[in-house]
Amino acid sequence: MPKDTYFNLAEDKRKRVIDAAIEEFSTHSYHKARITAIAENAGIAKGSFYQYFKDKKDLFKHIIDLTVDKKLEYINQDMMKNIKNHGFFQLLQETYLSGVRFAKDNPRLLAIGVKLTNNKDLQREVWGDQQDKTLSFYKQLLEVGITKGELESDIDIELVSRLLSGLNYSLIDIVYKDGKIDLDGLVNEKGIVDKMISFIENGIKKNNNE
Amino acid sequence: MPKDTYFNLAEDKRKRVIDAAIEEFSTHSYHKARITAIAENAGIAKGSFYQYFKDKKDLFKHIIDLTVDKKLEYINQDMMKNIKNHGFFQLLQETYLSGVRFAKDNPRLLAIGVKLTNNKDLQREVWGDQQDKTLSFYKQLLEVGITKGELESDIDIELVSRLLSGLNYSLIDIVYKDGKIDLDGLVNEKGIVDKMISFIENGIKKNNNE
Amino acid sequence: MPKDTYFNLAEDKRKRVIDAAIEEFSTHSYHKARITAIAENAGIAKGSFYQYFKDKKDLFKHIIDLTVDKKLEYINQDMMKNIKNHGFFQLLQETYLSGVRFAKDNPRLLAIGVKLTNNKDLQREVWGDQQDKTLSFYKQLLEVGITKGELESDIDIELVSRLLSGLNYSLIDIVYKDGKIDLDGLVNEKGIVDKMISFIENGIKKNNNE
Amino acid sequence: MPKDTYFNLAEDKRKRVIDAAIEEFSTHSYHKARITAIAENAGIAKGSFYQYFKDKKDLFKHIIDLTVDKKLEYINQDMMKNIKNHGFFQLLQETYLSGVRFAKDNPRLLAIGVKLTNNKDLQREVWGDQQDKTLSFYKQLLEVGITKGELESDIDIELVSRLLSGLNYSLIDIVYKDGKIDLDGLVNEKGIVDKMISFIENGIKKNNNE
DNA sequence: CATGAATGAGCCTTCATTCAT
DNA sequence: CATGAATGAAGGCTCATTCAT
Repeated sequence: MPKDTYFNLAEDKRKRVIDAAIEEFSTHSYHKARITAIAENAGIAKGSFYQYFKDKKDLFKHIIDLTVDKKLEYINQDMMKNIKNHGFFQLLQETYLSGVRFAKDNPRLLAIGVKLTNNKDLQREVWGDQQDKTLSFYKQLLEVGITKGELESDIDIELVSRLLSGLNYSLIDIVYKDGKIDLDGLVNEKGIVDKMISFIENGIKKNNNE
Repeated sequence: MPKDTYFNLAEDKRKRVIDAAIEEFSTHSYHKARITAIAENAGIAKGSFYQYFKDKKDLFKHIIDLTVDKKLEYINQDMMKNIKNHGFFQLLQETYLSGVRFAKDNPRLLAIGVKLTNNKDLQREVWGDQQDKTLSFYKQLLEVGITKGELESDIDIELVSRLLSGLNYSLIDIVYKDGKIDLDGLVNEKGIVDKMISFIENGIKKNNNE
Repeated sequence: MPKDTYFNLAEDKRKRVIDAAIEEFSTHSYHKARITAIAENAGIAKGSFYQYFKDKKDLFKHIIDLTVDKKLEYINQDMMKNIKNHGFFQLLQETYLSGVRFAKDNPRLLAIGVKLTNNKDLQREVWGDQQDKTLSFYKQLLEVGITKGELESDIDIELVSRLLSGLNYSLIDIVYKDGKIDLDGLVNEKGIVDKMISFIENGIKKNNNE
Repeated sequence: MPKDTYFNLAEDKRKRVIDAAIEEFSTHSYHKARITAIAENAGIAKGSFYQYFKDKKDLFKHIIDLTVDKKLEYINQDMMKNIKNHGFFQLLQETYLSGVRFAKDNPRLLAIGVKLTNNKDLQREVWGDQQDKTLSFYKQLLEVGITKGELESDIDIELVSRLLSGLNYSLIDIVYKDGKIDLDGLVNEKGIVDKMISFIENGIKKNNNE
């Protein structure tokens, strides 16, 4: 949690600090990221940095918080608040699409998130149980889907929720590479998402009855 | 490539070095891994380390090579050499199962591999184009499956190959956490793999015809 | 080029750093010179050193720059700017004398300069083409001398310029040894320089016409 | 002084060691020269090196001894043994020419000698009073020359002997650069030496009586 | 005598953090 | 609240020399 001095800062300066931090953390691992560089790029004194944040981790956590906030903005809140009024695959599609939109608009935040994924220790310190929340969300979706008769009733919710979460990662990975759009041979994001949904709906086995 | 001195080393000492290295690299990122710690844990002088390896990267590459060799031992070579004689889902199941077995037996090597995934620069230096090879493998599997009429002919091979690769990662991630078995609520590996194969075959949508 | 922090340093501290550096570089080759020793003798932390200079070479270049500046102070600028108004041997004498005065006042800088002479690679990095400038200076002097009829017109300018430059080194070498005055059996600098000039003017062959 | 084991070595192996040492010392400063490299290039074990020589310095001194021996081979012994039967300038020319011939035939030994010149501490340890011997030689030459009436009787022998020695260095420096012949614009060695002798005989002042 | 593995002191450099002004 | 100089722990790496076989 940043210090009070940070929140009392002029909007402009606070933005410069955040911008510099995002730039540094998105291009370097947590440990290789240098607060010296951040201070320089933000145009503040190195000492000032420690007036705003307790230490490097304090800043990083703050950046992650901002990232989570930003991510939430991309989720269709109306839809999510009324899960029961929508079909399972519609909700899943919207979930995936919101992730793609976020990634497209915030490539640097995406890069930071991906890096965090690869550092379990840090993730535990910073995220706590965020991952569990994500899984819970998918589980909830699945349960409703089953209840409404949209999904096979004998699926393993624990497993499938993890697969859906994993597929979301894959999707992001496919659509964006190193912060750059990468749609070689893939029509467009919407098309990809649709195909993924279809994959999840029906699998890939040839249905001989057709 | 380690120096000759390394290969001339007594079996016992070489093992200690490798063990210490695997321990260090599996618990620290490449950059945070300390050769000082490796030397200490292996019971050799720091200077000796540099008689065996050119530098830190030389050792790391060697560990990766060992990992790749180990991984190959888990793949059913007979089956893979006669792809056309087996069904697509059978091959996929075997592929996934071999990964699970490797992970179960070599949790530390798995951890190193996962870390490498998160460091694209290092990966490029060490792996070259191994990732592409993996994708090519899945593509080949898919093509044969379509030809043989096992799979829907209109699937997007490029996309699905990436999904299958991603699901493999998810699988490993589900079964093992931080090098520790994690089968809470999940019957067993075989069961999980079977369920995943089923997921990929048929999807999760309720088939009302049944 | 030292960093800004260096130039912002208190006069006193900057002097201590430079003094320690000159002491170290004048008594050790560039590669044997230890920045650890310099930091210790300057009474600063090793880390502080790197706040002032990028690296060892940065410091060394700075010392060389200071040496060049100091050397220039000893040259009679009025005389050199009006080469044509003075006799060749008068100019040569002044050139040699300025070198002697510099060496006498700055024996440690002299030692550094001599060491640099022996490390061609370093010299190239630090000096660029300074050596050529020195030769050009002597050549210019010789050409003017010939034009004015003071010198034999058939001398090999290329060769003689190198000899004059070499004699200058010899002179410095004679007058100062390891930073200590060494006038054993030699009256005084002025006397030596006069004798050298005479040597260059007339040679040492007995003139039987006299 | 090398150990007895060294002198008992097979001619061939001893030669390989010396060759490797000369190669290393001629291309690196004494401190940067690596005995590891010497052992490798000589095709001997590093441990063997220490069976032949006490340490690095022991080897270096030996190389210098060999260099001095080699240098002596180039001096016209007959002429030097009968100094009194030859003219001063004839002897000086021969002295200089022998130096040029040595340099031409042994560029690597020359390089080692030049490096040694730049390391006074090492020079003292290795050469002891060799430099004094050189100066004594020139002094003797000068004294005989004066006695025989060839030279001006009022020259400062101490000074001139050093100048003649210095000019010899200049000559070598002019003729050979970095172990490579460098006669740009200079007719040939003999021509240069003749011009230098002329320079020493008559100086460069225009003689108006001519 | 040959061998080559083992050693460890020591070097340069980096960087998060502190602290006096 | 701003500043930026000061700090020092720590890391990777080099190499002459020793020593057991």
